[in-house]
Amino acid sequence: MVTLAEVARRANVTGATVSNVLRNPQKVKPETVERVMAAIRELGYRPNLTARALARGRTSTLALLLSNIANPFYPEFVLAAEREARKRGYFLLVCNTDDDPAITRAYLEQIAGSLASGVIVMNTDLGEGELAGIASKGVAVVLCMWEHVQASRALPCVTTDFAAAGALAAAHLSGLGHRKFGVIFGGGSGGPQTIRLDGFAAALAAHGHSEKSLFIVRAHDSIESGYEAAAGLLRAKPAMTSIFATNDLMAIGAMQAAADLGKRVPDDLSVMGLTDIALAHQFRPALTTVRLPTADIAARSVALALEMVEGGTPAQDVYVVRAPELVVRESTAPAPSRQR
Amino acid sequence: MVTLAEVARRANVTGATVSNVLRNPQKVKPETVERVMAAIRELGYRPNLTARALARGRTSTLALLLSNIANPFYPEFVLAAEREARKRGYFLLVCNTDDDPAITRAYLEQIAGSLASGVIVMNTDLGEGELAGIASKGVAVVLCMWEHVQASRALPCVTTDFAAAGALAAAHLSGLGHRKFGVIFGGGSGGPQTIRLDGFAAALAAHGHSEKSLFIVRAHDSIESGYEAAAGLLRAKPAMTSIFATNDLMAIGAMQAAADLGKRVPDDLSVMGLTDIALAHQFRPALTTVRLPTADIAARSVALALEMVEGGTPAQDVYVVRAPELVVRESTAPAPSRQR
DNA sequence: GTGAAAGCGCTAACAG
DNA sequence: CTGTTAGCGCTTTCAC
Repeated sequence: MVTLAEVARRANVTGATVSNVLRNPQKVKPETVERVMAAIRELGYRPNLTARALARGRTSTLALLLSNIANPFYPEFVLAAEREARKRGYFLLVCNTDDDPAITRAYLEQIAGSLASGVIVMNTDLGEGELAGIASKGVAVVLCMWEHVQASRALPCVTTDFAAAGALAAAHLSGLGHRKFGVIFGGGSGGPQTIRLDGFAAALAAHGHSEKSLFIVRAHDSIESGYEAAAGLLRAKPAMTSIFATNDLMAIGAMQAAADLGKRVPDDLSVMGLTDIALAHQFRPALTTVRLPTADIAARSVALALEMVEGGTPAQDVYVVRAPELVVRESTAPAPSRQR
Repeated sequence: MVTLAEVARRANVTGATVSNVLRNPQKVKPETVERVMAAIRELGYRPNLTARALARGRTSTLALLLSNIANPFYPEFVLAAEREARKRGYFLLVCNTDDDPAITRAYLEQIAGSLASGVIVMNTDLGEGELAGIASKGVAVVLCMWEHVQASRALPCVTTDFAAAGALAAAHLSGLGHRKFGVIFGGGSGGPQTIRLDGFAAALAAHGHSEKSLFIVRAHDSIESGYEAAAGLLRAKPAMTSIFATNDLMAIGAMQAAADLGKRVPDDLSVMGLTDIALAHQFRPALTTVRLPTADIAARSVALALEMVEGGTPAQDVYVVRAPELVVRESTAPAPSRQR
């Protein structure tokens, strides 16, 4: 391995100068810069990031804590996060917690303040208090996509307007003439997707629908769970003409349940999701959904974490990234006219 | 940040002893171990992995180079790889190369031998020669899922039997009575999926089918590309009764193309994929495919990389992980009897 | 503008 | 068994 010292020797300067050439070239005489650069090139020198990290007291990696990368939402997020990190010269450590608080803690303890100088926490069963404890050890911690905005937030949070997303779904379904709304209400670790549901329900009320037109079932974020929930819903309320799932995976499961029960989507039943993961447009019928600005949130989270790492203090507690938007595809249609 | 030295002071020993307690407790008197452990607990000491890495000349991270984590194959791989790494006390850096050799090189240069002590390379436009150059700098490089087994491999490679996978598909389709075989032949960076195709074609020949019963179109690994390829194929050869895609994503695209062209799957057309990603069973009709031992390969790759990092020399050049297996689902059926 | 020197926190011989 | 002593490769004042 070629070290700084070897480069220095070859360029007839000391390590300090080489270091300066690499970091503050303007502080070094152009001639010297040239000579050092030449030595670097000739020797094929690459700075050792570990040594640099130790000396500067700060690594060039960021950790991303998520429950399980096999959930198709995360890869989309990770892709965007990694690009932003790379653009800024940082690397991304992907940490699956499997929704296990013990794993989460282990990761946090090992990584925080030693391997990664910043951590983006996407959801977890850990309380904010515990996370704040980690943050107080000098790691930049940013919460991401948290649904439960609390009054006095200890940690900065990057998220989007989940209530507006729910409201968009409600407006669309209501506008199509639906009168009965099945809701598959999901959630994983990090808690239930309450805000999406509240936004949906509130918008429905604003459109003049009574609470009685809503039929809510609980599920968790997977196709299978959405399938079960929808099947139960459709059996219990065969007159249902629309289903809104607080998550695309569950919506896809709902479409499959409808098919298996002989209901055509969207002719007999409209189905909507929320998030707009890639699957939403890949499935047939393509899913009408509310798109969350996933990539923007990812980039913003990384950017915020890095600002904090590099000494900044977050200007706000909560960063709300761009509004969600309705994406109409094939799974929703006007409510079927009543049979007489 | 609590350091080793502080723990040492508190336990009335020197840093070396604390270090030993952490690494070779059997070399330290039980009493002292106790005392040190107590100090560690009281102080909430966590070893600084960066400092440790610098001192040992080896980090506790592994890098995984892949083209794009949004391709649904990768998250499944990453999940398994991360678990294996974590089990062994290592962390996983996920590096998207976006199929860009420049990004790949940049990652390799920055990471290899400084940030990560091992690199798993999943596919790339870089030649083995270039990778071997990196490896010679003291990083453990393992190739993973490479299809092109070369005689004199410079780097160890973990893979599976792709030819057998293709053969399994051929046997299944042939066994169902099909006589015309459309093949969507894919590939991304890392080259075309030649071996899968060869295995398929050879098995077909062995089952007595002439070369003329094969209709091959080229595509790349995505639903969209599979759709286009299948649409072209079905328009050119309307009598086609089966399609084998060398990759599940393309197979899914093929099923969608069939539907759009009014062909029922599997009644009119049987479609098969290869890999068995999660989407294969999530789609309807569920895709018949050949399952690759993805998780095993991931775990084995990580294990091999770590053995090398920890000083071992790979015993073999190529590690072939468990045989692929046929997974029959809903997208294949006996060939429709000929109309007269 | 450049060099000398003192670490960053930990590991690894080697002594004792 | 435990302590001493050098570093690992780089950054960073502070002199010159």
